[in-house]
Amino acid sequence: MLDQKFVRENFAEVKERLSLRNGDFSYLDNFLKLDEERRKIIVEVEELKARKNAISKQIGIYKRENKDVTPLLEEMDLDDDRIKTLDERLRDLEEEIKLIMLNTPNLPNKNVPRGTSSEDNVEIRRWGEPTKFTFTPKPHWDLAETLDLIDFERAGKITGSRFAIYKKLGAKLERALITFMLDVHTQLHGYEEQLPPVIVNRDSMTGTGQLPKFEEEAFKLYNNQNYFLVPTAEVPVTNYYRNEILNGDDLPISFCAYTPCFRAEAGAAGRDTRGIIRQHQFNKVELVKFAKPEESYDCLEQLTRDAEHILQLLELPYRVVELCAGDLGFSSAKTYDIEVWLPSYNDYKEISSCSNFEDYQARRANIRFRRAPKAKPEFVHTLNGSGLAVGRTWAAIVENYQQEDGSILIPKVLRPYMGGLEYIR
RNA sequence: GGAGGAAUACCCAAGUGGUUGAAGGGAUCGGUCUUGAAAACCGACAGGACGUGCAAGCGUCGCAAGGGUUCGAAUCCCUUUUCCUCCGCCA
Repeated sequence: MLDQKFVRENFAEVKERLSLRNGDFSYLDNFLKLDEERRKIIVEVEELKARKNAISKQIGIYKRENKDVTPLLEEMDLDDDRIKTLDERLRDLEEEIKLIMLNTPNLPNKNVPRGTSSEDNVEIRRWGEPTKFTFTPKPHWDLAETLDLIDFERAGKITGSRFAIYKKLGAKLERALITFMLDVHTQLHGYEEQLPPVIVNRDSMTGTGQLPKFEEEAFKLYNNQNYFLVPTAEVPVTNYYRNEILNGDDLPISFCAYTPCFRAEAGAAGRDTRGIIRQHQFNKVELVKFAKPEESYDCLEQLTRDAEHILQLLELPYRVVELCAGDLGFSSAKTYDIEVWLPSYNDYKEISSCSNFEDYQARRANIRFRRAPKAKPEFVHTLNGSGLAVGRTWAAIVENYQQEDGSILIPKVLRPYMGGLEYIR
């Protein structure tokens, strides 16, 4: 959420920066009007309440002294209706303003490249070279079928499309990747591990920005409309500190968490229909940081490096791109996507998205910190990134490490997690 | 799921309608004393949001959350949440 005061006082700048995103923000003009009325009403109603409080206090004193209070009571009656009317109007105004604010995305950071689509994203760096083959490589869905690593058909029977059953060494590889990623982040990068609920409530979904605007993207529980399946561990882990004031000395705080992730993929019909690239349920290890404002952009660099490190250890070629303003997620001020080389796409494919939300989520979720014991609380900056999307990593390994005989060479760092196995065949 | 009980500051805790605009203790911070520390003593210590003002300040709200009753609510009523005890069920 943007700071109301900031929007009011820097209205032109806010609109200009928002306009870098795709979308129509003319509705914001209404905010100014509502906000002005709101403040006018506050002035009036608070004055009435102050008077009322004073009279009530007088009544208390009169009663103790056994004086007649009827004149005071009469004076009060007039105020009462007016207060009620104003309070109701105020509540409506505040609700309306809140709705506007909750539906307004974050301001892109000033240094974010301009652009309207992923075409305008800027490549920052590459690591490794796209894998070369002396034979025609197969897509992971073919390899998975031949090696009996995934059963898509029965998953369709059991649940529906865009679900998969990992089998045998396929299941073990997925499990190995999860453990490997968590081990690297906790042991090498200083993240604290969490294993959070995969069902969260409406307030949590609102805190990180999934609601109210993107409700159709989320899986909702049928018997409790207040509960949602997590689309990412970002939601439970960021909301860990909702409505809390942290000690500034403890920042930055770094958490990592594995969860399955659930996405409706409402607008994605026909996209990535083969394989495990786009599923309704997938596994992900997420990195989350809470930082002081002045250090959050350093934290974003570090978090991105931490995610990249996984690919380096797995020796998978990738590149890092910075998203242009038009391609930024709703809550993000700046985002790096990490894209792994995927032979079946003959292209780089997103495997991690690392973002600095600045104080946007913190204001929604009311997460603050104090620099010193008595200091005024300030909003923290929140960051997160995939470290990494496990299913896509699985696909990248299977495709990039495939051998001419159809077997999969297991990356060295994963072998301890695979019982020393060298090949899947 | 059923029956009870509870929720006040960092912690313990008083408080059942009108100087409680929240007692007391502990912890913490500052000071006196001391070579230093402890103890003792003195002082500070209910947050935060919003509004208003150049500012000092003032005002509104605030005792789990949200409503309500009342001139006035921590105190009465309703709803919700969380925790505890017992019973049932269950991995």
